Amino acid sequence: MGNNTTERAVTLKDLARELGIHPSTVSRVLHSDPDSARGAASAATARRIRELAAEVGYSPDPQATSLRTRRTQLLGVIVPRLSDLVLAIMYEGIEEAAAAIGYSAFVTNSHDDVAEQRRQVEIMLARRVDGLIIGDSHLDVDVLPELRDRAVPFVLMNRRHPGFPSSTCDDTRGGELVAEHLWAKGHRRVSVIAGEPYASTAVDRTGGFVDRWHALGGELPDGSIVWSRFDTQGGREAAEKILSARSAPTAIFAVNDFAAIGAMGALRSHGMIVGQDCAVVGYNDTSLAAELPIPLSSVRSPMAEIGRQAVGLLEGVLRGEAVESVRLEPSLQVRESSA
Amino acid sequence: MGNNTTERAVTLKDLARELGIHPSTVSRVLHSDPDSARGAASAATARRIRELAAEVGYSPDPQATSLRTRRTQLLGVIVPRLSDLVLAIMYEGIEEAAAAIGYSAFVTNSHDDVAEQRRQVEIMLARRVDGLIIGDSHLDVDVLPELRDRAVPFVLMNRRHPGFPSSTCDDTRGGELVAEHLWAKGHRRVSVIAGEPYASTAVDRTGGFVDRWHALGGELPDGSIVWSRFDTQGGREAAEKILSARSAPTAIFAVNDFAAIGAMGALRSHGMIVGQDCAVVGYNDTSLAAELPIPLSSVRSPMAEIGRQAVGLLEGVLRGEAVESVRLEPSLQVRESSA
DNA sequence: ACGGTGTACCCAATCGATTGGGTAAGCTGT
DNA sequence: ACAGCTTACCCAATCGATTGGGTACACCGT
Repeated sequence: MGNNTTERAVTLKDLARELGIHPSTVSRVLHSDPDSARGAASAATARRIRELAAEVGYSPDPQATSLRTRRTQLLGVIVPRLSDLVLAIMYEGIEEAAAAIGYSAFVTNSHDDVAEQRRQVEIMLARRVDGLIIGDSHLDVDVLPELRDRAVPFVLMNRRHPGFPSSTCDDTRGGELVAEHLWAKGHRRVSVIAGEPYASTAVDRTGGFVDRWHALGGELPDGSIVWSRFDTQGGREAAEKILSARSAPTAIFAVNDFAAIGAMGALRSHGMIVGQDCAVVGYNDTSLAAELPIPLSSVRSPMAEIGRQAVGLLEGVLRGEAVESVRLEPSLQVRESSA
Repeated sequence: MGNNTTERAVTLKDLARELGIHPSTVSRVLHSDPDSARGAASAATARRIRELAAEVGYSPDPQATSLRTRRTQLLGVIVPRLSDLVLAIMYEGIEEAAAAIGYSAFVTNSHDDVAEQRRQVEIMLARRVDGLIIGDSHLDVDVLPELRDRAVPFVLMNRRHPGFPSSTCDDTRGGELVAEHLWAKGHRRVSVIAGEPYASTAVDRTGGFVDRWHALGGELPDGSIVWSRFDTQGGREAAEKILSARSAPTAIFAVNDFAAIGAMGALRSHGMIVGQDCAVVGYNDTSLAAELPIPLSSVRSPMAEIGRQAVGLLEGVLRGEAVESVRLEPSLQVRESSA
């Protein structure tokens, strides 16, 4: 009866009225664990309260709760773009871990644009998120020191930045793995499609590769390292540049699977067969890599786990702890493209 | 001075105290457009208020606002998985359109699991979103009628469902385009990797193809249609099934680019050259398609626009209007894989 | 001088939940 | 019989913004 158009949600007061007791009693009971009643009510009353709450499907209004408790249980996530599979998977990890500790996550895309990044941070803060996970940190110019000064709780994800807590893959190690692999396979003339120079992922993967390569006695003449976008088209363009140089390399390391796929396309256009005329190794071991017509060797990074760990770190920061950055171990998956 | 650890945000009351006026006056001024002051204050006072607000960076607490106005300006989005590039791009469209009308969006993954879908809906409603965009609707069992009964404002995206407003691509038309193309190229023995039978996208694309194919005089013996997962691995498995049958087809239509990529892999394993021995056509024209080693023909669907339109529809629903489903036009991009 | 009409504000309730501080009744021990 | 404790509650302020309904004063025309 009286079930009108605008069906309002049940409130604490509704429950209290129904039971003839005070809202505060209801609140206290619902916040205590099922057997104790935190001294708020008799066992019988507590049961009546819980039964009614379950029956009518009471769920507390999070806006009202936030207002009073000054915590929104909201977490802001900023990524370059969610259409980058790598970030999308990390976000799945975030969502899962956040849900597990009673938080909800908000994502937005900054398109790796510094102005947009600032704007998104402000939007998140205006929404009163409890903390931020920043997935688009730039090594050069950055908002991070300012955020710290403003005492905003945040952690970095995927990309690190000196002096700030982050959850990342050990990208330097990843680069080293590739150098060791290609060297062992006998390659001596190699090129790197290095990604964007403002991203620590790109810099570390390339750096790890270069250092290890030199340590093994390898050479990397000028033009061996080509910075590029992370996507397929960027990889293709970079590969074109590499192939138009004097002597083609016998192997290419692309710091991203999608760039690697673009490179494979360019190689084919030049009449070269991937895995035979030129090896290709990617990074992240996305679900695509193993299933490509020519399966792609790739450095596997625990993407979902990076997201989960980011939530764990942020949790620590929110509790006021001093947290240590997490750096997860990569592993190399060798496939036909470099076998 | 007194800038302590927990830097509380500026409130209306703070502004009012600073200016020696009443909070309600400040509220009214800040809600009127810059020249009128809605009769709430003198031009001079209004200016003082606005200047102070700008100076201290006042931003209203959205939780408090929601509590009072009973609208959260929050929008829930449920997708099968954000790591599906197609959904990720639609979400980018949603985010953009939502921001433009002052809404923030929440996404979660249901993994196309019906129980999980219900759970996510409840979580969204518990968060008091103003409306839902559902991107994982199943043709068979579904929560939709129940949501309607509960008067929850929602619209569908990507997948349609009879009787509910949706923003989709005209998938039937997309299937037809492929049938026409393959028929014109002289193919007579074709197979379809049809996707998941509970998704309208899969059903419509396949249906459009089949009907048009028959209309053109083509035949589709048993086993020509293989239902599958939407991802690369699903496509590979489906293609294996197709290729192990009596006679291999001369063309394969996969209702998803990733499934098409998997199929290309399977073809290569069987020693067939894509585009020569067997044509392949995908769907969605994701950024990868054009850049693959063998560029993939694909039906282009306006993914971001589908997301934007979904927000537009939902806006209508929230205003209580009767909205019409949107069905956007696809177009075929022919490339080497079927040329 | 007086009714009328603005103008420029202020007051207080309200949204829903939380929480520090009561209090009355009943029981226990001595 | 009474101090002291426990049990089982209730009261009211509070978080920050919004909004229907005042009120006090100035000015205008007649």
